[in-house]
Amino acid sequence: MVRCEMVKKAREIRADKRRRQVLDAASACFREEGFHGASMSRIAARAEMSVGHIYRYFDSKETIIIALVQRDCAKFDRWLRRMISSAATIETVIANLRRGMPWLLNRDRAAIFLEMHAEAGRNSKIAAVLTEMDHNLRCLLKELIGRVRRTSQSGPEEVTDVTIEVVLLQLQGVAARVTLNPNLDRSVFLEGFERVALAVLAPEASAQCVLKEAGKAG
Amino acid sequence: MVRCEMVKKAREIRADKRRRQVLDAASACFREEGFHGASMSRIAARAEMSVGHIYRYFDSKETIIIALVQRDCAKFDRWLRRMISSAATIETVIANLRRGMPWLLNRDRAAIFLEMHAEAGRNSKIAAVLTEMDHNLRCLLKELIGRVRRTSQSGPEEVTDVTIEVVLLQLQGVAARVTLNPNLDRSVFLEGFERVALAVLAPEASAQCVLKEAGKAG
DNA sequence: AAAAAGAGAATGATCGTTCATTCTTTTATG
DNA sequence: CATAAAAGAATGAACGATCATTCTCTTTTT
Repeated sequence: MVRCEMVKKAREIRADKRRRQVLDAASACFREEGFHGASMSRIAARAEMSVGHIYRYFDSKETIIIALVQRDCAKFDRWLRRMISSAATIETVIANLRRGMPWLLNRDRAAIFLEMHAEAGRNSKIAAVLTEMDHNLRCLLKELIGRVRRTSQSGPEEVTDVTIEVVLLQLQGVAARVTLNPNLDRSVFLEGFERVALAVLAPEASAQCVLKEAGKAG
Repeated sequence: MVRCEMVKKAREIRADKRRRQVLDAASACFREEGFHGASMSRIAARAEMSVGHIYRYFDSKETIIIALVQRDCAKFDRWLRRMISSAATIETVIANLRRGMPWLLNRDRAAIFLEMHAEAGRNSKIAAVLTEMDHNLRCLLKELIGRVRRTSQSGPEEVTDVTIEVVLLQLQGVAARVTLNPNLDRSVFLEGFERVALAVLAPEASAQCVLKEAGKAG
């Protein structure tokens, strides 16, 4: 029966919508109260469905947390890809960074990021999800830095672990910094990032830049 | 009465010891289960005292958390002071960093650090403690960077917010990186730190360094 | 004997999860 | 096309466990 298939599909769509509803509500609750502080009943209330019904879509609270971590990781992955996918020159990377900065500096994002990583320290399933994302990030960055260096004929061909680690430290430190210093001017972060990007992507230009700054006051 | 005074003092010492007992136990529990995951009964068991007795020394669970955050902040402050207090040259700073790195890379430390910052996003009292520490850190770093730059006659006199923010991003990113990538070689972190320290403390030397690396492969 | 230290059961709230039940939609049958 | 039966969606009360906190009681010290 054709009709049967259509109904099945419609059901799946609705189920997906329901799942998303739960995840959105959970995300808001977790942001306000943390993974363990938030309760299923409050999540249910926010998702506008009954407690028991959530268990049709998720086996447990932990399953919700993991699904949410995966979704957020995917978002971060997409963000980084947008930042670098079509970038071949340093200027493009910095311009992209300028546009993408608000998302990275978002306080809610930072809060859940910290929660995720804190939980990863004690839940190996969550750690596994994050570790996989970390691997993807490293690959993406390696590819980008190599590409930009090649096209701009600047810096060594081989991108070392140290270089990538420095960039990642910078990216992931943001969450803690934003939480600690929420009223710090965004342009400070942006300039810091530009400086690091320059140092990594175009060592010569960066060298001249710091030298100039040094000469200015020394 | 002289005796009375002595007894009073002895009592205080014992009370302090008790308090420390609770904090140590709480620290271990929080590390394993998070602030909200850990229970008073398990903390009490670990501290080897009854649940009710803990409430003689702390008003509530939140008070314990705050005291612990303060203690950890003080530890971090001492660590940074040890790193930089007597350092006047770049070489000393890097040597200190090499010695101090294991403490910074400690997984348990990183886990509680993340927990603290995640909690700060929803508990303003904890946020206040961390913000104060942040301010101290910034002052310390500003003083250090200025001092080293002066003695080595390298880099601009004025230490900008951007420079400090870059260093702090690096320092605080470590917690997330260690959690995500626990089996990464420590030397990678150390080298990354050295690179950033060089770039911040001795722009000229750093510039030559990157240029050399660039020349090697380009 | 007075005071402080310590223990642990009691309290009421809340937790994650399950369960019996009721609506609502789909399918099969006349 | 209408309607009975089956399936799916949704509810919220009930469960046992555990939570942070308090209270009463005993032991130890002064």
